Amino acid sequence: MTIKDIAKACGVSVSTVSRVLNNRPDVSEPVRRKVLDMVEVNGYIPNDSARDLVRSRSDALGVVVRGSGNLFFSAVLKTVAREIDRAGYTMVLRYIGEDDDEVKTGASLEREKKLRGLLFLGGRFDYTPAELAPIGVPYVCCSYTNCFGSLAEEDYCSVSIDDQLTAYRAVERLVELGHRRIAMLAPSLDDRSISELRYKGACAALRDHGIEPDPELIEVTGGCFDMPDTYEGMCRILNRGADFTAVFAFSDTTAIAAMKALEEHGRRVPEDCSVIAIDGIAVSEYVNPTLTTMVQPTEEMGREGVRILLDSIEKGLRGCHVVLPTRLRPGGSVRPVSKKD
Amino acid sequence: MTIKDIAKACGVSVSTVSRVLNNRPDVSEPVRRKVLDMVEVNGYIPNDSARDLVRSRSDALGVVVRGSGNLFFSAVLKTVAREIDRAGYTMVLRYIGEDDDEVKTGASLEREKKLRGLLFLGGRFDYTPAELAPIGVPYVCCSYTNCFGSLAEEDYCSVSIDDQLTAYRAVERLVELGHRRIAMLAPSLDDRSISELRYKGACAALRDHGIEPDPELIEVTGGCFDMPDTYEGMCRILNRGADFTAVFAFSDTTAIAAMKALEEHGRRVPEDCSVIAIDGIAVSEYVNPTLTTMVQPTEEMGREGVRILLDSIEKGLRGCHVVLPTRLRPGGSVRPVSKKD
DNA sequence: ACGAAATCCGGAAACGTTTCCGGTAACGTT
DNA sequence: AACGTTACCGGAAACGTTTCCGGATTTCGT
Repeated sequence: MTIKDIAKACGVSVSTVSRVLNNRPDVSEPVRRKVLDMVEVNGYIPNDSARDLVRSRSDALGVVVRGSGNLFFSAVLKTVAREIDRAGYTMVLRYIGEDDDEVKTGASLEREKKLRGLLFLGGRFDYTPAELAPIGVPYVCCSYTNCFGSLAEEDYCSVSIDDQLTAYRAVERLVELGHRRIAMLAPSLDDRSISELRYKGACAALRDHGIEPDPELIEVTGGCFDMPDTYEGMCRILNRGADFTAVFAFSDTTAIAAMKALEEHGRRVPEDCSVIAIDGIAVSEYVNPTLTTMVQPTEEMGREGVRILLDSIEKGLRGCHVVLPTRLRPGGSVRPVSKKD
Repeated sequence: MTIKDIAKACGVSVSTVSRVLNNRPDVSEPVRRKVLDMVEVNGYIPNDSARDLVRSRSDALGVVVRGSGNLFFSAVLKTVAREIDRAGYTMVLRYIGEDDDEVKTGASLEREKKLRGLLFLGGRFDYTPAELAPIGVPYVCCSYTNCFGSLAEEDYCSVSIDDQLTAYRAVERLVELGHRRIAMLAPSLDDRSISELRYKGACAALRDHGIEPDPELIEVTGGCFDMPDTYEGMCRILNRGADFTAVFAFSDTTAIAAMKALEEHGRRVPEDCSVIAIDGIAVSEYVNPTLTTMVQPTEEMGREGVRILLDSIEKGLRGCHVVLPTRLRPGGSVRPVSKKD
């Protein structure tokens, strides 16, 4: 069942059928209807590869997900998938490891599959213009915006939260409640990643309230936001007998891991120690105690990411950067510092 | 940069280059090397659409994910993605809602994109041969095998756990520890889904130990395995003052939701009430108390699913059904029934 | 040394579209 | 009545591959 069969069945030419299918203007109403009918009854579906070949482009969008350990990205991915679908594009997905090069992956994917655009989810994305050059299609970085100056604003698009500000607010919240000795579990400190931004924000909040960050209270747990590593990190802080009344974890899942370590060391949350995090994944509303966390707008992030990508493709949008607001979701894991401390 | 350019640069014909690229035997070693070199230095990448067109097939595998609420599927999806990648295929992904028709989605996806195969993740998959007919390529159902007789074994492939047996074991474990009044939170009871299988298994375990399932202890929470609904269900059981010493939840996340309801009603886990579940997702090892659960082999499920699909495509494998073992992961949420009960 | 078989390679058709170009017919304008 | 415009449609090239077919060259057995 090809376009030729439809043409023959309608007694028109192949070009006419093609015109109808792509709703071009110059075809008469009766003919259009007839063709559409034939397509309908025969259940004809155009051959994508043939179209892609002649147009030398496809209708596929590439999504490269990195750091899949984080449940937050799974959530964003779902809305991304839905939006791509809704727009009539196809999604081709690739997960990469923490150490893989997302740009190289993206570029080769793009050339093989003739992708129309690329969406990077949860990557570090600290690349120079030269490294980005091989990518021949629009792309947007979801959940990360480059703040380190290696990229000009107009060179790429992004949708993210203000990681620094969000971390600032989280820590500020603890300080407001009287906490001054706050432990931190950071996947990394200075790799130009989201972690670094959050770390900076956290330190800024401390300093703005006259508290100097104490190295004894900081543990670097490895780049993956994963639970076992964070659990270990929390244990290290506890085992060296550090003095603290609160913990700031860089994600919900790592906060949950930290809480386990705390409880196992006899520190009840929140009675003996408060815990705050960033993410707002579903499960953190159900753990015990429920997690106090800075909620990222999952839905909007996926939707905006796709919207920007499509606008880049279809309307030539460039250098667009959307920063989404976060909000505090109070849970049971935070309380004012107790008198005795 | 097309195959023609490579041919010209090497002073050979287009067909020869094509032969080299598809490593056909009949090309001399020097020529082969020369072509390969040219491909390397020019960074030539063949045009997929052209190849797909002439072969009238692609290298894409479709993955249709349903019931994305369940974190377990997110985990499987990752290994599926990795395996597809490793085998040199491309993955096109579509999430569908709980009420959507996965077979229709799959079939249209297949025809548009000329997919080589389809993998259904977490679907209900209770279809008749007639409904399956539109699918023109091999497919495998991941995480579900049809036990209701509408499909012959040789009509499809699957990889799953023995849901009935796993639920049986979970409940049996509770019974062994003295529990006789066991509440159940079932997404659904009789829709030919995984839930029904687990429900049956649970009931069988009860009856085999001389316990008649008590409707007062059973709540149907809706098909989505989602946390708010399960939380509500647990509350309903609690609010009607039902008498029970343990809860069997059909998934880890729903168990976590149930635990929240229990705690909020002043029932401590596991002191006042044991909780057991099925899944074994990462986070359930970190919640408080850690969840006792029947672990599904995530890794194997993804790997086997893809392997079977590829064997179906490349070697004509048919009617293959792999049933993966589950194992009990003891946690802190279960303990023997206390004397006073 | 001769024919047959094997090896290697080029030509060309084919895959199913889109799109440019040109042609016909109807229509309105002067 | 002649001409320019417009609306509609068909023909054919082009997209970049794969693969069949057949020709040329080499190898081999006798």
